[in-house]
Amino acid sequence: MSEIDKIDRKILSILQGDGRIANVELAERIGLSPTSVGERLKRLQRDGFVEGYGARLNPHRLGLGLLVFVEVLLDKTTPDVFERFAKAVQTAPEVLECHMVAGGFDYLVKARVANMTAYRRFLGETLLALPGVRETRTYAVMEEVKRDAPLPVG
Amino acid sequence: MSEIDKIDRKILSILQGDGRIANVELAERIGLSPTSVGERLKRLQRDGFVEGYGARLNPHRLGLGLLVFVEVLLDKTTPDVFERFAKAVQTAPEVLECHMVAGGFDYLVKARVANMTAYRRFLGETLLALPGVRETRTYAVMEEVKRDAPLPVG
DNA sequence: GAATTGATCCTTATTTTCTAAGGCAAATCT
DNA sequence: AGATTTGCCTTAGAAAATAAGGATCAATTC
Repeated sequence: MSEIDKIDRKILSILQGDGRIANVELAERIGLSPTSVGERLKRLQRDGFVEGYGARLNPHRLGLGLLVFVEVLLDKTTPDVFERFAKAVQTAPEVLECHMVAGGFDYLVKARVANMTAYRRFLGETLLALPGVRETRTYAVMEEVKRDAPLPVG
Repeated sequence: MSEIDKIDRKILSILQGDGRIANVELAERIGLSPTSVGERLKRLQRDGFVEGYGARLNPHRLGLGLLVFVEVLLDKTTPDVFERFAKAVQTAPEVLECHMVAGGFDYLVKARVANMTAYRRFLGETLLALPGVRETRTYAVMEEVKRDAPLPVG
């Protein structure tokens, strides 16, 4: 059900870099017929290797010039703080990622906003407004050295 | 040259969620002819709003079960430490993101590896092997609460 | 005020691509 | 050994992308 050979990996690798490549061209690059490659791709999607496709947008071009990471510590007094926090994070459009981590704090939040003013508002009205948030530490990104690199599949 | 109206935003929003949608269907959803939408999209690409397209792969399905964030502090004794670190990070396939931040440390690294064993190797052979790395703090992700949310364009 | 320019959208026709059907051969299972 | 499955192929019909040409409207120019 979920064997994955070298050809599959090559398909995934190419598709990760160019999700809109024509199946015909993909097949040429792989060295198989378009039908075969199409069947493989269908299987890779069915088996959950490919979750979808998306356009890569330029955040700066869209007025989202500030990237921040926020470490969040919660009050672990009530049992449902974690659930409530997780739920609230889902609905906040500024939050691109949120992970529960093991270590010195509880959650690491990655968010994009227009500027510092917008971040202040987000911090005050969204993050700190949540019940159970005890402490936050903000790290503003000065330079994006490596951004959204492809997964190492090949 | 770079005005962006409501229709453009809708195009970007849909395309961010489904990068492989047929232009015909996209046009239907927008309420314009396929040609018009195609022209708009071409412009959005030319003006740098769309940087490309990519398949979204499932990291766990590909054997990359462990997500880690690493805070890195550098020795700021020699002037080229930053450049060398930045360069080395580019070539490491495990590193998905790397940002220079303002605050308690210098770089925040996001990496994906198979498991803790693989992480130990990565830490020792890649990160700590770099000259100028004074200290690292590792945070292993226990739960991915929100993963790669779309940018808020609409 | 009239004409021109430019932007946005449309329809149509051609080319390209996708998809489904059917068949062949090698590997695997009974 | 025979049957089944798997992976690949070719081919043909359906669907989509692309390019050309033209209409409309707003803003600008003369």
